Amino acid sequence: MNKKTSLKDIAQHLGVSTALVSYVINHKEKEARVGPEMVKKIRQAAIDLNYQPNLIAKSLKSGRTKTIGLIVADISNPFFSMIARIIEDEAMRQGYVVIFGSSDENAEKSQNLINVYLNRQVDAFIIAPAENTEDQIKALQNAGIPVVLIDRYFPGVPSDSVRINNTEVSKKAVTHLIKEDRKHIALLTYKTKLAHINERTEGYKQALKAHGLKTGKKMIREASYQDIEKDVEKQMLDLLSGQQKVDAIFFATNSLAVLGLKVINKLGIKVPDELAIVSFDQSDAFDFFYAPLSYVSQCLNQLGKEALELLIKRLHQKPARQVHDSFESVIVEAKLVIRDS
Amino acid sequence: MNKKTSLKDIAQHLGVSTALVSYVINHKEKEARVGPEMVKKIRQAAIDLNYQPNLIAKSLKSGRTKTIGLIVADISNPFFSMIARIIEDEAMRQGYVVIFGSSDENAEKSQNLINVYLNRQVDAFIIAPAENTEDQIKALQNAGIPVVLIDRYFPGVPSDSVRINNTEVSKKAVTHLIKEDRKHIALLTYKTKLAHINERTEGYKQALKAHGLKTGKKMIREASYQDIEKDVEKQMLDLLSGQQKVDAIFFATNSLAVLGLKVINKLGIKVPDELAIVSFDQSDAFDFFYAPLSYVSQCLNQLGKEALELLIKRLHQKPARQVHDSFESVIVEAKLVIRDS
DNA sequence: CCGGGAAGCTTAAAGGATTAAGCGGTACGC
DNA sequence: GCGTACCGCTTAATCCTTTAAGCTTCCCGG
Repeated sequence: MNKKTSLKDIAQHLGVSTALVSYVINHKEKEARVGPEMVKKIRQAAIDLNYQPNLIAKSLKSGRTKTIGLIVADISNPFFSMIARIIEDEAMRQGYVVIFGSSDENAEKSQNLINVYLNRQVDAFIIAPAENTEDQIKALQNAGIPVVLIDRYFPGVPSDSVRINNTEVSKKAVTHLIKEDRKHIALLTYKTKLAHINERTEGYKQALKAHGLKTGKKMIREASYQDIEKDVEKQMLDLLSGQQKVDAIFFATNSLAVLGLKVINKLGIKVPDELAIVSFDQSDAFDFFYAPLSYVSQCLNQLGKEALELLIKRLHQKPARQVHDSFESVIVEAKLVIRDS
Repeated sequence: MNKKTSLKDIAQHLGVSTALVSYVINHKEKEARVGPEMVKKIRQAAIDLNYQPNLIAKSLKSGRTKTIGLIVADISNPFFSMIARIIEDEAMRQGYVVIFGSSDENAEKSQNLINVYLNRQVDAFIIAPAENTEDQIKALQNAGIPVVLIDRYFPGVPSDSVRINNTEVSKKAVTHLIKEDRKHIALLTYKTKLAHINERTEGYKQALKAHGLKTGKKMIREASYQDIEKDVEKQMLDLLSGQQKVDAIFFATNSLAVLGLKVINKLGIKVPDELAIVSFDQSDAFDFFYAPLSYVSQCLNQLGKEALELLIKRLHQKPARQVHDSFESVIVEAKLVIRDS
């Protein structure tokens, strides 16, 4: 009903100029040399009239919206929604608000989201970039807009990023399988150019190599994002058809593991007797598999917090940020959780 | 580097007034009687200079931000993140952007989020309200801000809402258990005043009553939100301690089911031989329990879409909205999925 | 030949906040 | 006695867009 009270209302109410009120509200009474009793009057009037600054107007003036754009592959994926949760909480605490969108691993959608958010003048981005979005990231950087990549990164594009030690922890996971006397370890991963996924393959290879095992081409299976369900089924059936011996599988993500497990169940294969399993990431499902799955645990909490922290740091130093070549990579250590599988 | 081009830039570039440019950009050349070749020139200049309207300034003028505030209990809960996903997609399509926050079932946090979002002038809210937030909803309504409640609602507060037929589908679920010859059916639910949860209890009771079974007080267990893990464990242990016979459990939410199942596993109770189980909501975990769980499936997709649709409807009719008593409740039918448990 | 209207544009205010610059007036130093 | 300094406040421009109102010019009908 009664519209919000503005600076002007306070000013009129007291018979002073809006400038004065603005100074007081923004705690600049010192710099602006406002008289002490005037400060009191204005403070009181602000309370009496229940003044709430109009952030839109503030944004128009300052060019900053205190809004962060979050772009992930799919916000409904628990992996990302956990991260989103943390980021939102932390951002809120810092006076920022988060708008989010899902790229579906699609460069075009990603660009679209970026455009919309840019139009809305978000101050900064946190992005889990999809394949082939290097240019989008570069463009943001060139425009001087802080971006922190999370979970993923592009080796060829220097940037701020927060991620985990994919290669090392994958190596550790596969080494664990080897120590359990598995000699025929397969890998199910995505067909992708994304480095964080390929590093997992790299870790897998390193582990095998270190123990003198061969990495058969047929043991590395890649499913493509589109039509993932069918492709996983196809790859798994082919892998387990008996053409080659397979006594362990390392899944590169939880989604792949969940789909893969369904196939394993359908085939009636016994875990861990016939087949040992380690997956990346967590899932409620892993706990209830008859042999609780061993997995690589990422501390999403820390991942989100570090990302926001780094971003805030950039936002604070942004004015002084001509130095283009001092990006920061925060590596959060993931750990292997060993259970029955 | 080169800042964005504004209306003014285009105007100067062509040597005309900004008003003219504004009319053309907003397709009001008819009303404003702008000459046809001028329209062309302006259109071309807008393209040449890559003009993107400043939404902040627009918002300041119009008072509308094309932003929707989404408040749920916990965005990292797959139930809500799925809904968030749908809402964001649909909102984007309609030119809206979504900012989100988690209330943690806490009225104070909820109020806090609402305040922040109000301050940012969101045009409307979609809220899965926490307990004791009736007044917050009422206040928004009184302020003339469209609100659609989702998943939950307050029987005492007339409002727009999108939800499911909790009572009926719960009754159906429990009836299913009864038909499977279970006579000692327990319920694990939350200790809460929230109607959507209590309706599930109501459905449970109705089913028992309809089949002449008693509803023992000890068979209805309530866990409280705070320290939920311990409380579920306590309730479950007490329930299954043997003091009363229990041959089936109906879980009122997936979170409760996941926690409950862990206890059941720890006790080594066999499902469905010793204990039949039906849960509300879906979870990856249910698929991998050795006896895939029967559950009540809510179509989150539809829930989200209907909510946004209703909201958009309100936004369009908002000006004419003095009629305070014509709220709409959309009930999405949930269905029972029967499997092995 | 003049009044009226329309065509085609400009002016200016509004929306709310920020902030450099300015303006009297008093006080102080030299 | 004059220049300077500071105090306490106001003015006005700015951010960008929207839109009612106004201003020319021209044409047409009476």
